[in-house]
Amino acid sequence: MNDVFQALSDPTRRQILSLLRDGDLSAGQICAHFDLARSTMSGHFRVLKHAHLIVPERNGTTIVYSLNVSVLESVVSSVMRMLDVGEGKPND
Amino acid sequence: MNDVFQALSDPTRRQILSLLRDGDLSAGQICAHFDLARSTMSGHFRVLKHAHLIVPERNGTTIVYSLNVSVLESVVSSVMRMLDVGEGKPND
DNA sequence: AATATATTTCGCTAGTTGGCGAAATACCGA
DNA sequence: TCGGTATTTCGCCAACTAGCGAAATATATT
Repeated sequence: MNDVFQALSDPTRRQILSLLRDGDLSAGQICAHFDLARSTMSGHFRVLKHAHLIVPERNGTTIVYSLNVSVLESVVSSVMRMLDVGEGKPND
Repeated sequence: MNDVFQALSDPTRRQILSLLRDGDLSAGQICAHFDLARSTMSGHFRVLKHAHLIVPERNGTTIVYSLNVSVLESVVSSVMRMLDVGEGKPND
């Protein structure tokens, strides 16, 4: 859960997740949305993968990333637990 | 919103928010829950205040912190927007 | 095997962060 | 005004982070 919040603390990474919300994208397609070096973007992918927020899948020479919805759901639970009483799921 | 996610990225700060969920506490009372120097804790308070996640109020010589629920609610909205479709409020 | 394309890994640098103790500030009571 | 308690601010340091370009890796095509 700590790695997840850490991953969410960077605006570029949050924007990557927002892009992925509308459908899977290859690394290159994601890079096209940002004015950053590919190596820099790859670093962001690494952080997001480590937090299990995105999942890679090879498709020939390209790697397609997809959003892992369940981890984001647990973020919502976690913040809701700071707010009021939880809404069921026993995590964090 | 960026400062908010940044503030949430540290486990000590998230724990402070959780403590405050059960009621307001003075800076000293919060410090008592952690094995960190007061100056270090004060730094965490500063980050949380800057993100408007906590609100200070002087009470004589002590400062009582309370949780700002609305900011946490907007975090939930923000993450939900990455997940599915939003649930109304137009923020982020 | 050689080339081309997509992506990641490898130093490197500049800036940020979290930790500390010591000093400064703010308020109260004698 | 002096002392005491609560909290913050001020250097300082070690560790981490985001950025880059160049080199390495992986896969497909010819």
